[in-house]
Amino acid sequence: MPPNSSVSRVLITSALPYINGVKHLGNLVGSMLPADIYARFQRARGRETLFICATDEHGTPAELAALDAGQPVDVYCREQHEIQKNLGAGFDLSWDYFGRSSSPENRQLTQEFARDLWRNGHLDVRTTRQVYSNADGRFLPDRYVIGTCPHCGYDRARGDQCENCTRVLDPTDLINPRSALSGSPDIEIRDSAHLFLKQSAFAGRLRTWIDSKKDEWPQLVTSIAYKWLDEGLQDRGITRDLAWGVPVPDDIGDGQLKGKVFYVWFDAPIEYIGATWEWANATGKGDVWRDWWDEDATTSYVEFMGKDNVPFHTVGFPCTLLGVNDSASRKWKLVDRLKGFNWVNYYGGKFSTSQKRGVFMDAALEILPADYWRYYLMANAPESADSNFTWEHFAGTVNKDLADVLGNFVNRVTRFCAARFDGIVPEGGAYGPEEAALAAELDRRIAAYTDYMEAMEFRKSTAELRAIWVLGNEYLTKAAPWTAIKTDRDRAAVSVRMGLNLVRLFAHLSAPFIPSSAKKIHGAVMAAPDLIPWPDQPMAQFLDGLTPGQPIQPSDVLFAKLTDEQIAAWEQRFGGTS
RNA sequence: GGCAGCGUAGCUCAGUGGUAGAGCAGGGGAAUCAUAAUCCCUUGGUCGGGGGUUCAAAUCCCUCCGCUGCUACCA
Repeated sequence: MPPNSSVSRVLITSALPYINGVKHLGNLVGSMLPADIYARFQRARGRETLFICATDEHGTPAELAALDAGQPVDVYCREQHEIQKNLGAGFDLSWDYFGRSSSPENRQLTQEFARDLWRNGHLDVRTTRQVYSNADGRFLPDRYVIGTCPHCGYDRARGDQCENCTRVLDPTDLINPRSALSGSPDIEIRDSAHLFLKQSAFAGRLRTWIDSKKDEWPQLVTSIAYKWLDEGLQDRGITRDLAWGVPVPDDIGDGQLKGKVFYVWFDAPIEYIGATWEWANATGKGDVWRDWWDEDATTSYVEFMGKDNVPFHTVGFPCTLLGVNDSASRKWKLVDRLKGFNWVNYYGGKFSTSQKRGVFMDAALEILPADYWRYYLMANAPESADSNFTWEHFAGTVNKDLADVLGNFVNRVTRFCAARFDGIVPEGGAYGPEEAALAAELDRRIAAYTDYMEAMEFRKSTAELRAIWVLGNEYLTKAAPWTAIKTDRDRAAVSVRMGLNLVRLFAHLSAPFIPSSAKKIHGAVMAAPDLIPWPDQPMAQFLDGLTPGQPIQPSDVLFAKLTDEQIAAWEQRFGGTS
């Protein structure tokens, strides 16, 4: 459902990529990339848009990765943040701000939110039993304890679940338990006090809220949210025994929480707000950033994420905000529209960092420009089910859609114009019935395309976009200016002029998906504006946009075709086997 | 074990009660402006199996099978 007409601003957040290393294509397509495409679309439509992302930097894996790298954790995170920021830029992700969950802004907000929750009676202190490893000198999350599964005998079962028989476990169930870090069996159970968010008390309010969204959100999202509600919301620990994180303030919990930090899933979503504040501080916006998060503002707030993140965004974070809002003078906005994605698999299996299996953002950019990936990934986005990456499928899509249908269209029109009309937009003749029919068909298709984009249906959007490109080839084949020019120069001039206007149109319509190529395409017929707007006038008018007599700059090949040799080499390099 | 999603043409996927669809791949034709690129026509399916409801089922109900994920301290 599109935002209603009273909505003037769009706030977009992408799930925060975890700090621990370069992200793979599945991470990209599940959150950051669709968020970018939607942000570009909304900007092109003229809506005031704020697109926020950040690195999620706290938690056990960050500490362990830093340990592994032999770096202090803050130094490690600073370096990894820069790496991810640069890769985002390489993929043309148009963040208004790319923040850090370890920022001072987020620390302050997280502590304030916790104080409000404490004051409003939504937190309490409970003693839990945690595994402590003497050899590692730290508490271990359940899954960092390994041992023999009491059910199936698998000797490397994790403390939360046995990967072999899939049974849910408790670390104390394991036979011969040991630390997954050091392998040491010198572990013990210690009591540890932690803050709990009393989520159970929010079940009714959450269900009412989800009910109000269920017709609008993807079924993937609501079914996950309902599952949590139906099973009964449990109170959730929001602190951890770690060194790296937002410290629990002394005035919460009567001093029982000294030295503890907030759980990463408590502070990470707050960083959506924190990064907005970082953005304001970095760009001299003052306090206006707070308006973006007002509950009653005419702002549409849209979140993008992979399905693993859905419970935290439909239950955890909303609980935090509802609980804070109980005493807030300005109430915080909950998400209006939530787009969740499934996984992308690599030749039927998972992407794996440790096994160097699959394609990661840095390697992807080494071998091809961002637009190749952006288009392919969104055209095959895992919207209704997990999708599967293969090099053959990737190359087939790029070669057919981008090179043959779009790239070749731009090339054939501009080169014919250069060869037969001296590289200037031809004068003479007038649009007739064929051109009117084309404009009418384009009006229909662009309306459908626009609706799909508003609805964040990305596969359908790219299919419609492709169908629009095909209309260009159909028209040109029917009009056949290479034949007409032998007998009727004006008729040829009309169809070439139309072809060039179509080139400009395709740049406008393609820009959210392939921004860099769209600029090139636009530049072939007319200098491109910084922000290429979404066409909102009737096509009969838009397709008269180029001035006869103006020069064009025929493009070079826009999309090089991928060869069998390249595909074979990439399969070998990235471990792709069927 | 429980829960969720998925199962439709060779491949990737639309389609949620009313004559089974698209793109790619395959086959035939047209055209020669273009990256041998395009355009037109076309061959492919008892919609995972079985049972039921209905005038009518890919669609609703029951059951079974298969794949994937989640199962609250990984994020």
